Amino acid sequence: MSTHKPEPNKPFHHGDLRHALIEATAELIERDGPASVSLREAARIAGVSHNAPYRHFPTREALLAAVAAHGFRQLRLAFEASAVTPENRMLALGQEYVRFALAHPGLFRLMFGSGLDRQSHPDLEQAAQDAFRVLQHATLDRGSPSPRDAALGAWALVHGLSHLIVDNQLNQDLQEDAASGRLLERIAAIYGLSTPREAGSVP
Amino acid sequence: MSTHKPEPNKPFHHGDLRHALIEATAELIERDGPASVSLREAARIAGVSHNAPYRHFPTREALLAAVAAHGFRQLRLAFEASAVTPENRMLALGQEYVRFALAHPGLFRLMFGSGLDRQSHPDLEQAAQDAFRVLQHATLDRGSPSPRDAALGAWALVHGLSHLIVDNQLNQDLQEDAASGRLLERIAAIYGLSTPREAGSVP
DNA sequence: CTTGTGTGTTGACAATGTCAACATCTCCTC
DNA sequence: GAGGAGATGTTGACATTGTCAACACACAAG
Repeated sequence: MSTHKPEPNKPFHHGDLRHALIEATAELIERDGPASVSLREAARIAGVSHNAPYRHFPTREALLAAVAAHGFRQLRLAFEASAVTPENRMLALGQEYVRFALAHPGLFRLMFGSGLDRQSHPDLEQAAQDAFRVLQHATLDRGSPSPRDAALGAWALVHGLSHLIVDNQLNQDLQEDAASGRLLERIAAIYGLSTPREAGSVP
Repeated sequence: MSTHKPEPNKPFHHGDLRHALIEATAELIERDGPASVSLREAARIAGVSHNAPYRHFPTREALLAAVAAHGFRQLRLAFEASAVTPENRMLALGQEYVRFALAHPGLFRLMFGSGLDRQSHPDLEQAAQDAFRVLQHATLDRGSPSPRDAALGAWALVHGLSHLIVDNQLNQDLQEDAASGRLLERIAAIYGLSTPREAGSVP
């Protein structure tokens, strides 16, 4: 079913090829990993010629950047939908982070991991910063003596856990605990992520 | 300068092509990132024909896996060279982790990040497990009530911080603090990584 | 010296990213 | 409406890449 169908009733213009390409690419990313994504196959899936994508993206990297940006927008929405009760906002956001990585491992690896140059893709940069701003807002206003470092530490922990999960570095039962959210709960309990009022005893 | 030089005094056999290829690949990885590494360019650098690598590695992925395995062995050596005084062993290992990521960002991304299939590269799997075993040994024997989760949390934090650094997700001054090791010190102080005796107040 | 096995080379093929030239559609202006 | 202009899609071409097959050279064992 990957052969080219003429489809005579299809108009010359695709309608929203840009969107279709992003969707096709996202699909390919989850199937084969970000590295194996090919412009031409995305075009095939979208039902256009191998060069049509160049009318919407100047380069392969630009297409990947667009997909990554879309991912960051999704992540931000997830953050905003979460973060309800102020007391365990931090934990909730962490759960959302891990849940996102588990649900879209390929996308997660594209967004981080694969060395996309943010400088040359302002849209991506913007989307990423928007997502992280939500995170920062929710984590900064705690009573910690050095809130910046505390927030960064929490971010690093959750970020690292997500990476470990995505890269299959955890054994089976840990993986399941991570998926259910229990693992992060336990870790948060140990290191005072959910109850950081006790944690500020610093030299 | 990419044309083939006859180089009459060079013998037919390279001597240790396998090693030379790994070295050339490591160089390319740091220069262009793991995704852009090409078998043929590695061969060019090593001064052999484009197909010579296939006598030592069945596939491109196998070469990358060999480089990654070498990276894990380096990391393990760094771990073992560190981890001196038992009290702040955990912090020292974390510093080593971050230092490694900073020193070889491309290699770090190859070892994690780029979805190398460990199942099909037993050498890589072995090297990775060996490195992590050192980490586990040093972090497990603490007085925490759930040492497994505590160790995992610490690992996740350091791993995440390394990723954030490698992916340039931190601004300039934070990056510098991370490079000097101060950042991790501060975070460890906040979350009780270096003094975990107080942190075990868990249901 | 012969011979065989490991190591390197040459040649070929399909797939890919990208450029250039051409075709067709859509819409704005008269 | 007519017509041209700019946007969108297509065809063709090229260099590069991973990989396979066939061949060539080297060195050690007999």
